[in-house]
Amino acid sequence: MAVTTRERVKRAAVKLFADKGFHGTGIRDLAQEAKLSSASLYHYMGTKEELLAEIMRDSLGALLESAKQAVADVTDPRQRLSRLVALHVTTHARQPKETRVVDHEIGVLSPKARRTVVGLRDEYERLWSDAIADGVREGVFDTAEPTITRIALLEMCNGVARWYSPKGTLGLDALAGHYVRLAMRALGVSDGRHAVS
Amino acid sequence: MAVTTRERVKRAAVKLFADKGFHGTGIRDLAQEAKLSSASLYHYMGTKEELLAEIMRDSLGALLESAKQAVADVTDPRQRLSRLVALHVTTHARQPKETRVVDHEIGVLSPKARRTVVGLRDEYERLWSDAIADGVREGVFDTAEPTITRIALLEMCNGVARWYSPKGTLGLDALAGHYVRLAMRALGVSDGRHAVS
Amino acid sequence: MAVTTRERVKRAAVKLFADKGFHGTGIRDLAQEAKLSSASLYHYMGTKEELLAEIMRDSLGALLESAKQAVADVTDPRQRLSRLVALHVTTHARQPKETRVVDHEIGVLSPKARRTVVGLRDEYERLWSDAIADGVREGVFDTAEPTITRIALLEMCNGVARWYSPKGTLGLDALAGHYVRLAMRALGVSDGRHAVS
Amino acid sequence: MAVTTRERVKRAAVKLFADKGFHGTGIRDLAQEAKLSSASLYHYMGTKEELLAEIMRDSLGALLESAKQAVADVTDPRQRLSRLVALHVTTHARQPKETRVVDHEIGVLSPKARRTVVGLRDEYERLWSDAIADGVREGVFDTAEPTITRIALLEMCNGVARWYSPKGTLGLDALAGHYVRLAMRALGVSDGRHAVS
DNA sequence: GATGAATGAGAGTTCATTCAT
DNA sequence: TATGAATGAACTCTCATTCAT
Repeated sequence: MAVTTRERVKRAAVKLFADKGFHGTGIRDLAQEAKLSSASLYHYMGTKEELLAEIMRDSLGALLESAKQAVADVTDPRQRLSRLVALHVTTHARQPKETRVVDHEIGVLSPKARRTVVGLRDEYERLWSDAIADGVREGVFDTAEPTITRIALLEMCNGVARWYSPKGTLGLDALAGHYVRLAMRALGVSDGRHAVS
Repeated sequence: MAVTTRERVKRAAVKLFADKGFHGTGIRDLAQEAKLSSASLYHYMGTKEELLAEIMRDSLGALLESAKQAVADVTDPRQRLSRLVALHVTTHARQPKETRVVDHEIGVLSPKARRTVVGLRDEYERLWSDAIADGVREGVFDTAEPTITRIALLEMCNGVARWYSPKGTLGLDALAGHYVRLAMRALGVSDGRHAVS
Repeated sequence: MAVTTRERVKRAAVKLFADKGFHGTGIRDLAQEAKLSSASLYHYMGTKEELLAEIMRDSLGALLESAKQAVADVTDPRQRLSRLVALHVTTHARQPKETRVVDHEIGVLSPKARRTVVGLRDEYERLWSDAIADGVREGVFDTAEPTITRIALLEMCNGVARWYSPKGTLGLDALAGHYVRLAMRALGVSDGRHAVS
Repeated sequence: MAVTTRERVKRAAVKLFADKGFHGTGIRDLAQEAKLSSASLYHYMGTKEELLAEIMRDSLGALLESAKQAVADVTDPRQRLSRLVALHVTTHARQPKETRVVDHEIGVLSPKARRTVVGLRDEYERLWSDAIADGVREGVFDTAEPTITRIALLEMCNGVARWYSPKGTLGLDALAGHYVRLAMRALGVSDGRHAVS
């Protein structure tokens, strides 16, 4: 199935924004990577910043949808958080460039675009907050600072995008399993009491 | 005690590089922040990139020295790692801008400068690796993937620089304590068996 | 009666060239105004500059023809000049955009196209010159500098295209009458001695 | 006396804006004319549009001041208008480029800058309106449409900037005298009753 | 007849850096 | 020590125009 030029432009942008940063990436770099002239780029995008915003919305939006589905109808907070961790980690491992862009370049966006992206991020993080809060209320999680713990776990998982390589010995499942275990332990859950599925 | 102009330039750079990124910060921004003309800046720095490299070396170098001292003569791996976590967290909480620059802008450096900075970082992370490895060998830590665990914990702690505010209710000690507990749990150490000092 | 696409393009050009100037008008502006894609435009025009030249030739050519007819077989120089003034003023009032383009954008044309347009303009102005010269010779006009006077009167009349609105209280006939009177007076003709028809 | 670089930039702009129009003049043209690199231009100006606005304000402002002085303490409306015409004509003859820029490029300005320039122009034209209105009231001027007459006379005089050359046979005084006579006649004043001084 | 795609050239503007004073 | 002046290179983005479909 053919890839549209528009898609090629986006992928080029994701790659370069992730590797060199938004401000470190020039329009000509983008054009070269997408195999287009710099003038032609503008048939497929608005401004460079709009392109960035779109990439972020796409990436975060997709993660949010997957996360919602992953926790729908799951009642056990341990299972809910485990699934969120697993999804987060595998997403960051599979799409490290997209996620790095989302994590690093929010500050570049105009106030308006930023609001949208931050809105998506907040909605996503609320799934984590809810799972943790429910777990604490039900007594299956043990943490004195649920908010900080959530942030700490999120940052811990974000890191995957910066180092994981599919060429290494560790498969995606093993990777996700490891992070789930770390998270559960951090919340005071004994090993073996938090199967994902 | 007077602050040298040179120091003022560095602080300006740290602030702006942290807030807007290296590529997002112009020489004129720097000059304005340091209350100098852009030409005068060059009396106190080499190129913009050299300034960045220096900031990174300073920051990482100081952290490395502190870390070495913190673990010198400490034999218990739990105590060593706890101290490393506490130091890391408090450093990131106290100097969020410096640490953010170190964490985000390594890719900007020229190969030569990068080598130095990466060298420092590796030396620092080795303190963590050693503590974890020792703990595993001695049976006080439980983790199937020591390397990944180290990275995960480091990333978790790095995050502090992105959100901690001294104006909040949480003091530095409590903050550090919380992260130490998360780390110990992640390594399978039961609460209460890892006092820092 | 249907308007050809070609005519629509010209009208769009006249409007935009008059309002924003030739250089201030982009091909895309033109396309939007003519409700065509910018590529389609080129089915109905040569280059942008050729379009401008054509507009000018059309407008000036029509004025020249009307002027020739208006003074044909009229012997009294006062009547001839009066008719020229009236025609000039009503034309500028009715087609302010065309005339503004002609008056403002001559400098944009290539030498070749300019020569043609300037030729038309010269031929037109010669009708004025002749009428004034004849009037002076016959002693019905009084002016020490016929050439300057001609230019002054022409400029005076050109201005109509910049301010006249048909929505105001002044009708076209009254407008023309007023300018005829100004011109006649400037040439030393007493009021009432210069009926147009 | 040396001419400042800033002044050189302005003169270059006046020349090119007058000859090729604002949109027809590139920053690189400007730089070449001012014998500067295009980057250096920006030490002496804000944006290209701000440069235009400044030129217009300077030119119109100077004309307005001169005009105010010219009519101060003059009671006879004929004399006042004669002086205004003479000043206007000599100014347009001496500084044809400045005045052409003012007359042609107002539409290019941003709303804010336009407001200022139009304000100056209105204030200037009011001097004409007042003189004409006073003359009509006192019975020394005869015109059915004072407003239109004013506009017509202004446009007539503006034209001078488009054709007058100091190299021709006509001196400035004779030029001004001729236009004053045309204006007076247009207002129904018999020759010889309107000495300028 | 109509247009999406494409582009080299150029637009205005800012970049990091140097240097004479 | 301090800076105004200067610039080549680069920036993001738009230009008028062509062409395959």
